[in-house]
Amino acid sequence: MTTEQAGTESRILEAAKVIFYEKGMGGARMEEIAEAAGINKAMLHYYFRSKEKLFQRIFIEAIQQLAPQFARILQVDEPFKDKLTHFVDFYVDMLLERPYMPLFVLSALQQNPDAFFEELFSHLRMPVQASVQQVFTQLQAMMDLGEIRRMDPRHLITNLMSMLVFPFVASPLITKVLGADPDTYKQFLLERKKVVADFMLHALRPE
Amino acid sequence: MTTEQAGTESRILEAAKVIFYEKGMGGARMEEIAEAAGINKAMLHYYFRSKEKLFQRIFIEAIQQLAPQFARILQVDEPFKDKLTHFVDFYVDMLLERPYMPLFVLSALQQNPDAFFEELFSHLRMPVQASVQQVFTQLQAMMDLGEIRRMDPRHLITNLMSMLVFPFVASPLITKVLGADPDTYKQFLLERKKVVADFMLHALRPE
DNA sequence: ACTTGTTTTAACCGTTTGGTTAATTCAACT
DNA sequence: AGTTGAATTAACCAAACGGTTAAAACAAGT
Repeated sequence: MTTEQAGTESRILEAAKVIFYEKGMGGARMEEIAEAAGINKAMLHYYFRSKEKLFQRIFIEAIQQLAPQFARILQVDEPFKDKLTHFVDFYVDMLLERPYMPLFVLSALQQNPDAFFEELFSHLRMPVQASVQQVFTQLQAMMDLGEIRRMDPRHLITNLMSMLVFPFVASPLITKVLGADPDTYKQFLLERKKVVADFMLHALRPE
Repeated sequence: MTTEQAGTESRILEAAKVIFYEKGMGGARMEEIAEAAGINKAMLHYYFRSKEKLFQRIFIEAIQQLAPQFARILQVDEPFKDKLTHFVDFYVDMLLERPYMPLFVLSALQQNPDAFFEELFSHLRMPVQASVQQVFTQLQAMMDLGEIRRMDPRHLITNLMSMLVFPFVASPLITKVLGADPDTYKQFLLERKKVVADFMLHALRPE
């Protein structure tokens, strides 16, 4: 029933992802995306009605992958140290495969009017907030048991996510400041698995 | 010799800053900037020849203010704890006055071709790299003395800067995840002065 | 062979964009 | 009053933009 060789739609999505990640909603040009996908500009509007629709599609996919899936790792019954290590490993690996995603999402969130995103967020705000609350509760429990030092769980998670995500968001800057080449910097990012886990554990060990 | 009431040039710069910060180079429109500055669109090209020139001007100013001025704080001869506290206080206060600057700079860095920025960076790359090296040396010295735990200084500084800057870069996201309103979030950011300093000190205390 | 519904193309359209031009206003000096 | 050089405006321009249209190509069923 379809001509559609090698998945025109998915080729469009791949091309759009690359260009939107690189230039954002404002900087991306529809014709550029079409060309990168090896098709006509009109085809874009045939598959996705407008630039905004196409952008939304890319954005939703991105934010769903970035939303930390605490849930999975939390379920496993293991010591805090192991949970932390597993989460850090998992998250750094995921970011290494999608290094441009965080900055893309954060830029989009700031550049677009609220109303636009309120709807998109409804898909995952509740689950995310719920799973964050779950993490908070678990952390409180461990503080009560004296396993980790007492501190505001919001700041604890913020510290963790900052140290994990920021080096990806700021990679061009940090690369230049450190005078590193791309390979060295990738190595640096890999090292952060161990570094961040250790740093957290040291910061949280009871006094 | 001039008509120029109340500094047309500076009014343009103010307007351009607001709009570029909000929408980036791609999303900003020259007429929008002109209107925000209360002038004609042609005036923009009279004062700054092109959109790119205007953008560069804003960008340079931003990156110069963001480049952490370790130098000043390092000179003072005081214990590590105090140096850290002073730097964190200083940097958070500065970011609170310019909350949109970091994301603006990081987006610009990724969206623009390298050649464009190589030139801009030449103004401050050397001093920044030098002052970072100075920090590394000081940190090494303190590790040798056993004042702080031994770890890669690059990761140490990355952790510090991540925890400081990321909550500003990700403010729309974190605000939503925490279910906070803008005022609550500003309070949260203020709290980070103490939180980040404490967190660093705990993470770095010798075993 | 004919119909039907989907996929693809080329050409086109109205609007917006960054940028220019030529003429005007203005302030200061002579 | 006239000159000069900078500040300002309105009108304009070509290019780029997102999006549309009408017609063609294609695949599948009958």
